Amino acid sequence: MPKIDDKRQAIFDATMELVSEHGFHRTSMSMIIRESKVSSGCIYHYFKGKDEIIVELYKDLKKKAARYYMSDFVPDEPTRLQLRKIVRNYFRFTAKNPHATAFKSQFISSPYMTAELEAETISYFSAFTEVFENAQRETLLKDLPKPVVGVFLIDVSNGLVNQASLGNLELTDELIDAVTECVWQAISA
Amino acid sequence: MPKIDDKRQAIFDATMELVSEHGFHRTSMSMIIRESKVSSGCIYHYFKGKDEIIVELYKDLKKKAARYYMSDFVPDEPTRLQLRKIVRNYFRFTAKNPHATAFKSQFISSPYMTAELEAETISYFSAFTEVFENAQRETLLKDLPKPVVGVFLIDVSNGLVNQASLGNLELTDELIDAVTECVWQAISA
Amino acid sequence: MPKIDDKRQAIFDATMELVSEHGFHRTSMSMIIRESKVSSGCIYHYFKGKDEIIVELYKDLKKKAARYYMSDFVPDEPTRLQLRKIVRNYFRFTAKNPHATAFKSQFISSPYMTAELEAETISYFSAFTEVFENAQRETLLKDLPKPVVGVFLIDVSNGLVNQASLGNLELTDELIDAVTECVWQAISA
Amino acid sequence: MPKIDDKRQAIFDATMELVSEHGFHRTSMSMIIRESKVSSGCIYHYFKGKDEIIVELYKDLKKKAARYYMSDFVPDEPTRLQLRKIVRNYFRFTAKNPHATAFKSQFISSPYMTAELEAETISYFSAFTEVFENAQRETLLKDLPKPVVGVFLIDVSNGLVNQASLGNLELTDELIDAVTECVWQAISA
DNA sequence: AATGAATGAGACTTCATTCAT
DNA sequence: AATGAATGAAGTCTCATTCAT
Repeated sequence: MPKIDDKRQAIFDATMELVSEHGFHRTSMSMIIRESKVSSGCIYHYFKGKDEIIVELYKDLKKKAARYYMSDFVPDEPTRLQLRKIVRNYFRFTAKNPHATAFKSQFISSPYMTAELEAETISYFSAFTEVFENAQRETLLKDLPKPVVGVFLIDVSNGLVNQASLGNLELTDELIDAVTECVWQAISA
Repeated sequence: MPKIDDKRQAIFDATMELVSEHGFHRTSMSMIIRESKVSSGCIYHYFKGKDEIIVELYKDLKKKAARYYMSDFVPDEPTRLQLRKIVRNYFRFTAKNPHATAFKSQFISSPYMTAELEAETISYFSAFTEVFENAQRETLLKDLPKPVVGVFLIDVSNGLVNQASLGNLELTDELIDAVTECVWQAISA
Repeated sequence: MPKIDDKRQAIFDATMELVSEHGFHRTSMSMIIRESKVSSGCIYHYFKGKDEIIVELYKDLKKKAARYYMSDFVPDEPTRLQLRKIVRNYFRFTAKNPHATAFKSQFISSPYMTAELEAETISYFSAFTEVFENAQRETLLKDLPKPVVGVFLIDVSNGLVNQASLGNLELTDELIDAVTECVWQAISA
Repeated sequence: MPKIDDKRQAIFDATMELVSEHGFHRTSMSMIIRESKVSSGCIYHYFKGKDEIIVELYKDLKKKAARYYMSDFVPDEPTRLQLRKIVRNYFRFTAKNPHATAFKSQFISSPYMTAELEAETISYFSAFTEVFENAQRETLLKDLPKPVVGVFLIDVSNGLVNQASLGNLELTDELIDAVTECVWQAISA
């Protein structure tokens, strides 16, 4: 991997960790600069400014997440199984990446999140979306608006990680599986 | 209502609206001052600083919410009914107060949220908590850690409002009832 | 003593102590108000503003000091003895009133000190001045400009108290007497 | 002299002049910024804040003074001569640098002055200290605590400059020599 | 005389960003 | 590409003082 990507990644890593710990407000460029070891002049070669770092980081995390969710996807499997795998992967990924999750859950509820951005990131999940459409066609899922299903996946898992980071919850594999089951009951027909 | 509470409330209203629209970062004291029509010097008679405004506003919203959730509570009713009412009230309140919800969902996923604060605000919900404990004793609810049940209420409803404010969803009463039903299936035994 | 003077004195006491501990900068009206227990509105009945408090306090301290220096003055004593008494009283007063001294030494080296003010305060010391003039006439003192003699009294004793308050020196009666002797040698013919 | 020292010096010069004229209170950062022609952001690259500027300036002046006092020091000369030179140099330096002196005398009687700082600055005067110790061993000086000797030098000379700046005194070379002689009589055995 | 909430100018400092090197 | 000193607008907050009660 060439140097250019190393720096991009260093900036992303620093930002993710800092925002996760201090929030968007209280995460300053100078903190990102210090943490990522990229000089203040240089950081502007990679990104137009602070907002661009944050938005690009969000997209990057989404892309990586999408890849992970589909990692054990088998095209010809029954939709039901495909769906369960995705749900389980979603919860696992979230639980295993608390900094990323903290960043994402702040991002989602912030004004950085726009309808256009949502539209763009949803395109990373095309395979994913297809499975859901199959599921709805096969009436495996309740007839709910798609964003509602998203909420049951995204916000529930983010909320779980928030609770874990507050020390209210231990995120064992068993718990993840139990919650996966609850969500499945919530959305399945 | 005396003048002193008017100012506190004006500050709260301005902050809630501004944070809901612009996020914590990008909501400056000067914006709050302009919007609330409380002078810059005076605002510091009411609150020690920006952080205190935000934290106190969160607590205030929580208190008002708690009152609302229990508004149609009937002591001798079956737990099952009590519970359904609370869940429905939760979703209704969230849906009817989008600024408050946007503020709260940003707050929850931000570093303002701490374990101590959570402990403090949970005390506003003591009646509420009792119903849940009854429900668990009567095995109306799955045997899940309490914070998980909280996530299904809080984060799902917040997420729904986020989606609505992005224009992806219309929060009709029917939809609220449908989601209430989904959540009920997720958490009920 | 009527109430009006109680408040004036409370304001003076608070100011003297606060300035002595925190300096002019860092001694705010709100600190004086808190410490003196005189309300913010009321304090402006007694003094036009912060500067007036400080200048009037300086004059007040000077008056009290002058009274003390002359406390054991005996008109017909030889000038030499009169002079020694004054010098000794000066050092004693300074040593026994460290807050007042800290205030005065800050005041003297600050821009609050003006030539007009000096002229005004010197008038409190007329008896005092007369002794010095006698002393010079009788050639008990070196032929030095009067302000130089003042420096040997005022600045040396202030400096001593500064050193004591820094913990570099213990101001025993013996030391005071020894320094009095040194000063006497410096200025006597 | 590289640029970096130019700015530091410009900040020091502006601060010294402004404090000397307006006192610590009433010397604002914006005045220092205006006078030194260093931008508001930049000044914080050189110093952590206002207090650091003031304390560092004091140390800087002390270092320069120490160098000056020892400028005509001759190792093998009799202690008596060495001492007279130092005393004379002290008075000359003070008299020739009224802004520095005004700054220093405000600093010394302010709460900026601490025992730790005194300990640090005294180390600049090690050669100086040695001469005094020799003098005491050779009984050229009275057996006084060292800080008392310091007071006769420092506070007397500062006081003289204060009087001069109030217009009460003209600091001619003759007067400086006369006062040097008085101080010598005060402290010599 | 007395109160203390209210004022708004101005304090110190941090910020995202630029630019000469 | 890279550096980090420099910028100045904007940030939060404190200040001395006023004024309605």
